[in-house]
Amino acid sequence: MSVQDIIVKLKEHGYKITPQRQEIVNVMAQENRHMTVDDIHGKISARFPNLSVDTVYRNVGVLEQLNMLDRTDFGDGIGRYKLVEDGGHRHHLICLKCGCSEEVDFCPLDYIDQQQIRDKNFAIARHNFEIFGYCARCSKKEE
Amino acid sequence: MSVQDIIVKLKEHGYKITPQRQEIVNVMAQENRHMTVDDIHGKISARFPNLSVDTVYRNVGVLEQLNMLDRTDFGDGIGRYKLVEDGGHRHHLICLKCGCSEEVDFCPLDYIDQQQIRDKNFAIARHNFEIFGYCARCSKKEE
DNA sequence: CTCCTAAACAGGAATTATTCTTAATAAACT
DNA sequence: AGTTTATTAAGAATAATTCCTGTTTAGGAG
Repeated sequence: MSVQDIIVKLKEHGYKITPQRQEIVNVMAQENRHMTVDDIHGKISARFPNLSVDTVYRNVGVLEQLNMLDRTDFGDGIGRYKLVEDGGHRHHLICLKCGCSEEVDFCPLDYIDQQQIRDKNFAIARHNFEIFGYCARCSKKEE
Repeated sequence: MSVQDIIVKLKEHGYKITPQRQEIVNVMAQENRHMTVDDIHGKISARFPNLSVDTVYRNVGVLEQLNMLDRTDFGDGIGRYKLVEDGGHRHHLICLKCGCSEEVDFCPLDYIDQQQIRDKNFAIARHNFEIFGYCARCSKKEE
């Protein structure tokens, strides 16, 4: 999803485009990896010294609600955010060391037996699927 | 995994069996659902008024390390724990309302194209796969 | 262009899950 | 029974996230 598309979608939903919001989207599009709120805030506050963390939280919240951003937990309870890719829903290989992520062209819901879920009368709302490990660069360093 | 098996495995790894540890395992086996530390602590402190939350954290930590317990995040950054089922690794349908969970007989790693991951030189350490939604009972209540 | 209003903001306080510290306790082995 | 070492309780410390309040501003209307 391009920065432009995101801005358009925000406007469509009645959100104002502030410099802070714009910059948060810019940085996330540029970095294109799972970032903590602190990561995002750090990147931006170099240039905008008084961006509040609350603003970052508020904005990732908005982006998440509009399905333009995924929240992931590496297992430590800290939220990590990444803009969704073009074409919607994707899953990722996530490096536990550097936090980089690569798309993987696979969604388990396409393979699971949907019937067994319907049989249980379970109404699916959403799902998580993340594969954690070490990317090529970081595995090298470990050796 | 039965309570007995868990106790044996703890002993094998040199952990002592204290009443607190025993009781935490009992409650989790009995409830058999994703519980927060607060849930667990609440259940037990009725009978053991001075169980500290730290003890609960410490013990779920131990159980997690020995792969006898899964930590899951419903999306709010709060850890939820559940003993793993007999036969090892499983995935779950998790009710966002009541926290109950049902096993689903499917692991995405059995279906994903492993070659594409090897090609990226990515070393898999672990993975998450959870399906969130509303169980039969809770969907009824929503209507 | 100027005015108006709702949304967004900064700053800091409050909240809350989790971890840490320390001294006391107790499991398990000899 | 005595010793060792892990474990515990209690509360303080830490840190992510949310809340509060007063101020600013984006974007539409006149």
